[in-house]
Parts: sequence; C-alpha cells; structure tokens
Amino acid sequence: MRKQPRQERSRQMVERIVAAGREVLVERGYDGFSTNHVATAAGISPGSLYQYFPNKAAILDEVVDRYVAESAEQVTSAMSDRITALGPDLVRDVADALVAVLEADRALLRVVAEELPLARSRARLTALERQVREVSTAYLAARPDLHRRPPAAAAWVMVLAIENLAVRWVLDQPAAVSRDQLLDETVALVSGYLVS
Amino acid sequence: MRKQPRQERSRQMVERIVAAGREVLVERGYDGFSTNHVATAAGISPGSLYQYFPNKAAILDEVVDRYVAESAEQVTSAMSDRITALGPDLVRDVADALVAVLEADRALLRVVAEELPLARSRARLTALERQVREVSTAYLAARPDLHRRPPAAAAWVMVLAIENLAVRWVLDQPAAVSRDQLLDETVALVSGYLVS
DNA sequence: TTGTGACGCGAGTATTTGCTCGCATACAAT
DNA sequence: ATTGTATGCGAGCAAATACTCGCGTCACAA
Repeated sequence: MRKQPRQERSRQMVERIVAAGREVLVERGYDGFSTNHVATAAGISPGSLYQYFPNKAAILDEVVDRYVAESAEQVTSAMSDRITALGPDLVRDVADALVAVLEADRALLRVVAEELPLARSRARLTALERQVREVSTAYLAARPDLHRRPPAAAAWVMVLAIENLAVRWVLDQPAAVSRDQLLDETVALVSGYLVS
Repeated sequence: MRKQPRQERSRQMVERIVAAGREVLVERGYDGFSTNHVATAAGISPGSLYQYFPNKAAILDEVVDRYVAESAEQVTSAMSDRITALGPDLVRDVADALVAVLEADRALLRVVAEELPLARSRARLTALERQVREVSTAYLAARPDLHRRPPAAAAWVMVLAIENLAVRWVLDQPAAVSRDQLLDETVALVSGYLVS
C-alpha cells in the first residue's frame, strides 16, 4: 500500500475500491479487470486508486486475499472445535462447511478458481491446505489403529480430494449428484480409503 | 479459420504459427500471449497470422485443442484395451498413463490448468471427463456386486479425484508423496471407496 | 512463358491500458 | 482566520495491443 489512509474519508475510499474491484472481477472477469473500470465502478477517479495501491495487481491481490481469508476462516472454524476426533462426522461437517462457503458466491469462485493466473491466490490457498494437512497428518500419525495409510500421503490425498470435489460440485452442479449425495460420497471416499 | 491453406508453403506456416503459439504461451504465460509475440516467435509478420486465424483467441484455441486432444488420446488408449475389467490394475495403469502425459510438458500444463480463462479449454476437458465417466458408470451399473456406491455419483467422484490428484501431484511435486506412492494411494482411494 | 490467384509482408491505425501530475478542495491544528 | 497537510480529481501520456490494407512475390496451370 502506497499511503496509509489517515482520515475516515480515505478509509472508506479504500473500502469502496476493494468492493468495486470485487464487483468488476465478478462481472467482467479477469481480462476485464482494469484500473479504469474499477475506478468507474467505485465512482472515483483513476488517480485516486494510486493514492493507496501501488498498481493494479495490488488491488486484485487485496480482493482475492480477503475472499480467501474469509472463506478459510469459515472452514477452519468448522474444524477447530472438533480436532480431537477425525471421524466420519467431522469429515461430513467440514465438507458441508466448505460447500456452504463456496456456494456463497459462485461467480467469484468461478473467476478465482478458473481464471486467476496469480501465483498469489494459489499461495494463499496452498497455505490453508498445508495447515489442514498438517493437522490431519498429526492425527493420522497418532492413531495408526484407525487406518492403514501412510499419514503424510493420506493427508495430502484427502485434503485435495475433498477440496476439489467441493469446488467442482459447486461450479458444475452435476445433475447426477445432489448436495447430500456429495457429502455422502465424500465421507465414503475418505473412510473407505483410510481403512483399505 | 479465415482461409484454407492450399499450398504446402502455407500449410507449414499454419504449423509454425501453432508451434510458436504454444511456445509463447509457455514462456510468457496467458497475459503475455499477444499476436505480435506469436508472430515474432514464428518469424513471420503479424499480418500473416490473420490470413488463417480470425483473431487471437482462435490461435489460442488451436494450441489448447491440440494439447488436450493429444493428451486425451494417450489416456483413452490406455483404457480402451481393458474396458472389460475395472479393477485395481486398470485404475493404476490409467493413473500412470495420466501422470505420464501430464509430466510430458509441465510448463504447458501449468498455464493451461492454472491460467487459462477460456471456457473453451474447460469444455474440451469436460467432454473427456464425461466420456470416461459414462464408461465407468456403465461398468459400475453392470457389476453391482463389486461395489456399494451409486454408479453415476461414484463415476463422477472417481474421475474427478483421480484427475485432480494427478494434476496437482505433477504441478506441486509434494515431497511427502513419491510417484509410486501417488499411484498406490490412488488405487487405495478408489477401491476403498467403492466397497465402503 | 505467361497470367492469375495464392501468399506473405510490415508499416500503420484505432483503441485500450496502466499510471502520473498539477491543481483544487476538505480537514485539522493553532 | 490561517496555515499546513491529507485527500481527491481528471485530463492526458507513453506503451502495448489487436488487427488491417495496399503492395510486392511466389507457385502453378495453360
């Protein structure tokens, strides 16, 4: 950020910029995300953007960061209460929470998941994945009696599988799989895998 | 295509354009994929591009179409011989073939999988997914004695899971999972899932 | 050999882009 | 009130972009 907003007025402007950025990103896609469009959508002048953001990418980063952060928070909070028991219930609830978060703004999810070339957005996601993976690995390693897979590899497989199924289900809305069915199959996938 | 190349000379030029397009896409990414760059890389003039391609997107489409088509062919040929028995061996061999194909050009895979905003490329991939899914669904429906999942949903889950694990393994090269391990876990995931 | 159309060129155009800079205004402190 | 600073404006620049067009060159059929 190029300058710190000191007055309330300018703090609101930063918010307006980020909100407009999100809006433009959803409505015009990654290719249509231009500084002039964002400025227009925010009802401000192009020059004002650059008071607080060094360049176009910074605006995009902020938009994506906020989206990923708020989504991550929802999911991790669904996990945090119940780390003690990695059972079918937890898997189902986490998958449920994940799907719910992704459903909240499908249009934005589509752009972020399918268009953004930014290494930045992947970095944020990867960090979340790693965090979940480490917790899972630790649990699997502590309870070898409950499964028959190598902990590290199994955690990697499960996290990616659950995440990807949820994302693709929300984006593609396959007719053959209802929402409940998705959760059922996710649970079956994980539990069947762990004991095989 | 705007004009059909009639002479050998012009047919070679089309090939040069597509090859240069692939090269530019890999080296400069989606954002750097400009008509001028492609023309330069092909050693031709910008005007010559537009003799055979109506616009920039058409060049990109051709590059991606060829990549997806040639990859799809490799995978489907690994399946076609053995459709009769959807067992652990087949799963492992298909996953193996898939990983091999994806490994062949990681740089291009990265751009196609993580940058391209084209609905076009997803459409091609989705078609392949659907094809594999239908074969799997038919098999699962014909052999209800071998598993306990709803065929259509199970096929959807398996195809996406296998595909995504392979792609992410090739792109991320996780230290915790060797190539053999990936295949082992994939087989375990599928077989454990089907009987649970 | 010659004529005709396919071919290729590359300077050029119109547009869009990210971004700047000089200036006017709003605010806070004295 | 006055002064200093934070804020915002918007015309406009330099660069890049997708794409065109008139002209020369080439291959091939007659």
